[in-house]
Amino acid sequence: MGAITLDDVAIKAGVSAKTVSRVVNGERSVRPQTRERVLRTVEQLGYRPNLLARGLSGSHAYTVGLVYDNPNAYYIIAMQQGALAACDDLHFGLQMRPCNARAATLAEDLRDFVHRSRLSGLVLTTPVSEHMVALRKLAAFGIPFVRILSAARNPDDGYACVFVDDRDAAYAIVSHLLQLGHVRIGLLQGGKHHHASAERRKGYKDALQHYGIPVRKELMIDGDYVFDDGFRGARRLFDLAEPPTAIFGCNDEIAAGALAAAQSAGLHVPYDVSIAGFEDSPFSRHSWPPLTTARQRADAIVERATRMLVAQINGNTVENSGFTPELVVRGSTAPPRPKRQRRQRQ
Amino acid sequence: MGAITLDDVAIKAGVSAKTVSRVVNGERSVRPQTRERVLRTVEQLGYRPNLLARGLSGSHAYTVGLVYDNPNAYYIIAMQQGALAACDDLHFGLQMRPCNARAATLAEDLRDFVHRSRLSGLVLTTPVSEHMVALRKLAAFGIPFVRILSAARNPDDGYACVFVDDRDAAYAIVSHLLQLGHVRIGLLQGGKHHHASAERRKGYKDALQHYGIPVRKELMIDGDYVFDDGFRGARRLFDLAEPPTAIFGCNDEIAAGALAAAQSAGLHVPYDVSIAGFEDSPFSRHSWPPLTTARQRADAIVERATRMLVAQINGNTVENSGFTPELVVRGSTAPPRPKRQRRQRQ
DNA sequence: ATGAAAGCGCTAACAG
DNA sequence: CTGTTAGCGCTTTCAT
Repeated sequence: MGAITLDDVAIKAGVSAKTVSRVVNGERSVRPQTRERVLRTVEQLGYRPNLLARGLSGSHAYTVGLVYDNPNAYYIIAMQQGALAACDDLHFGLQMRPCNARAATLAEDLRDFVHRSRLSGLVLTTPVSEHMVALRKLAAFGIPFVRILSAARNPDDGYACVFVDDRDAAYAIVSHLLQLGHVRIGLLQGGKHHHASAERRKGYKDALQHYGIPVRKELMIDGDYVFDDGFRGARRLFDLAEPPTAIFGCNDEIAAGALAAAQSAGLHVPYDVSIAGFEDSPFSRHSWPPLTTARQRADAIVERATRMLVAQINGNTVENSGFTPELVVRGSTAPPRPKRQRRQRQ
Repeated sequence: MGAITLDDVAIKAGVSAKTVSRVVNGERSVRPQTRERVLRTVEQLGYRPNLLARGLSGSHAYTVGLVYDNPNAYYIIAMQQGALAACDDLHFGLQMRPCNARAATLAEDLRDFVHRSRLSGLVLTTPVSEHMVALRKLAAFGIPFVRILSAARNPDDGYACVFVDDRDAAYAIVSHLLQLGHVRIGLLQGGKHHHASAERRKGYKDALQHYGIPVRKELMIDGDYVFDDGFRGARRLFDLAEPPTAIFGCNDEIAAGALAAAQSAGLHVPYDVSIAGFEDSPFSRHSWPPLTTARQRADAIVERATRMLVAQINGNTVENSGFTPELVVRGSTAPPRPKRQRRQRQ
């Protein structure tokens, strides 16, 4: 009925419980012969360690928490997969934790979360990872964490992180549009409280400047990382006296909204207007035409962060490391049409 | 540093640990006056019960597992949200568990999962929930579970479930197309090992028969619940000597593929061809035109299943109950064009 | 209505 | 290299 315990194995193998514990946890100090015998007994009995007991007894529960405040389902799943890949490999458990990054008690909430389950540490994703006040408190609480954040270079602020160069990736996307011959390029921005938004805007501006194109305010539309804002923002761009010939949506959901807006306005993508996204979510592949975008390996990023966290928990120091999303060119971007040929809006 | 324990509260409040335990767990047998004092101390100290200790000590860990084998990210997130809503409300924990429904050791894997964390029970989603052999084993292991499955009526097989009437919903979708005047309606099917696939096909056939339209083999295309199969399947339909004027994709991802295929073939949706999906995933809202679909409240369904499970764990018997996804009409479906007017394929 | 004692299954800290 | 002794923080069981 109940599960097999350490003692069951110990008795059957004729050793102490502690020895079984040592073998199961891969400690070195066990004679190969003994280890062999224990392992066989474990196999034979189908013993599986009880995670609760281990966690309660030990100094931590061999489980990490993945903290997020993000409306994007794909992103969450991708992160979960990456974290799971690392956790499965390292024999750690995983707890997913949606939270409110703007709550005044953020750090205290997270501390309670950690204490309740004796979590070993936290992987913090944006925008939680950008909340410096909370980070300082967590550090003061003695809770290990690794951040994932948007930055062009290693922040080197004493807190471990994996940094993603959104700026460079945005630069690459806009450069791609410029190289195709676009000059008027609209920018549909995402929420201001994500640091990534500023980085992506910076990449956009840098690219324009590098090509000697003036940055125009009317081509930069505010919004959030959602479809509807992409739709509305694109319509505003189309309504300009001189509309852009290309649009950079700051994530794929925004770009999908822009694509829908174009189609609803009778514009043909990419012939009448080019559209690029950011993220490489399934959205970008499942539209027609498929979206040019920047491949952001959320799973790989989170997997690395999780491995860093575990290393840190095990007392190993780890260097921060960076990712740069890579440009993926698909059908939604093409050279602009010469003006006189452009089809009239309906 | 460390968290506050039951004993801390007990000492401060001048009662025994057991009394604090009783108060925290909402047991009746405590004098209101005592309860009040304990509650105040809990508040004051910011005490949060340690879930590991509770789980280890008690007969189960007040945590349920949500088991899935499903490639669809939106679906998983929706389910997770529903389960979380129930768990938060009932003060239960949640463990997400991807698994391989075709593994020979499925039941044993799940048993190990339950034992390792002393889970209180499992919510099983399709297709795991349809694996009768595994279900019988789980029952024999004494593991409580609630299934979510596709069925037109209560299976009443002794195992608790929430059943979703895919057949009726598919019937409603195809009826909608028929009422618009469509006669040749293509069906893009999903994977055969999902019982829902058979149900949806049945709904399709029933609707046609009810309207006296013969069921044609060449209009029914096999595939899986993925974009690419929707794309390919739709192209095969368009290539028929007499292509359908409407297509029912068995989920939104398939329908999105069909939509892309139509657009890539220069067909205008819905004027040249109507397309309907199933699921009401964000896909269906984020395409252009947005997709007619059947709203399947995965979150609500899983929330109900989770509540049923907890009730069952607490020793209360619960009736099985059903959901029927409801038709959502959007821009992707319209009456067929009279034949002579239909635009030539490019 | 409340408390005392005895674990849950494991690991930490110390022996040997 | 291996074993012993104490707990981890809570709930169970049985008293009172």
